[in-house]
Amino acid sequence: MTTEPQHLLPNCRRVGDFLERVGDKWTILLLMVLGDRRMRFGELHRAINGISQRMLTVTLRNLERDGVLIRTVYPTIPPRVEYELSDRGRSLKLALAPVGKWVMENQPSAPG
Amino acid sequence: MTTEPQHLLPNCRRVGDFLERVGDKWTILLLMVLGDRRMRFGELHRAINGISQRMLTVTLRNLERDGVLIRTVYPTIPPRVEYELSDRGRSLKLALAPVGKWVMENQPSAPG
DNA sequence: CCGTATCCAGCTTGATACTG
DNA sequence: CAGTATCAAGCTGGATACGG
Repeated sequence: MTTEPQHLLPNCRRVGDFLERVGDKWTILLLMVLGDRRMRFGELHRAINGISQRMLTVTLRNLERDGVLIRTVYPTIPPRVEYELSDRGRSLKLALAPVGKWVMENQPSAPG
Repeated sequence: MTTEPQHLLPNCRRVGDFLERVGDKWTILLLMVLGDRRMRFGELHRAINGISQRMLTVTLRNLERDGVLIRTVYPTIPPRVEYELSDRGRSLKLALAPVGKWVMENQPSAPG
């Protein structure tokens, strides 16, 4: 056996890849803002200051693909689309809590 | 007032920024490989297949700056440099464990 | 042995304009 | 209202060469 269990590598990749997605510019903020109620696209757009429509769409689609949130389209005119956390999304927020706590306790706040 | 508590934003940024660093291509892998013993630069370089010297240096320096690992230089010839997790680094690994578990249970493995 | 310096390709993000 | 299309700028990571 080497010092490096080979089976750990793909697992680390999976975790790293996911953290990379969740660590992008908007995902954490979006998860926090979404909270525990359904929200519409425009509502999220206003709540997350500075995000472009494009990046909001991309971020939402990524989270939907990961099964973290549920997208519901109402075929009305004008259209209405609502987003909410899935059970999986809620368990993700729970899993992220210790990391958030660690960051608050161990990382300095940004300068300025 | 908006629906968005203003004080949450900087905190989300701190967490998001940190996750972005820790979610880069090599950090998680490095944390796993480093484990609980001191390792030399070349040893890490061999253990993490495919990383360049440059990226190993950059990743190590970032973790050092975050207080996650300790770098010890022995001014011998040839030089010897050892890296080890700090207490803070060990607490980080503990905090990351639930996220790792979540990923294993909720994210499909990469295709191929 | 343990790095640093330089250069470059590709990816990520944002601005802007447009649409059912 | 809730997006999509297009384009440009900046950043990230990797290859390569060199240094104490």
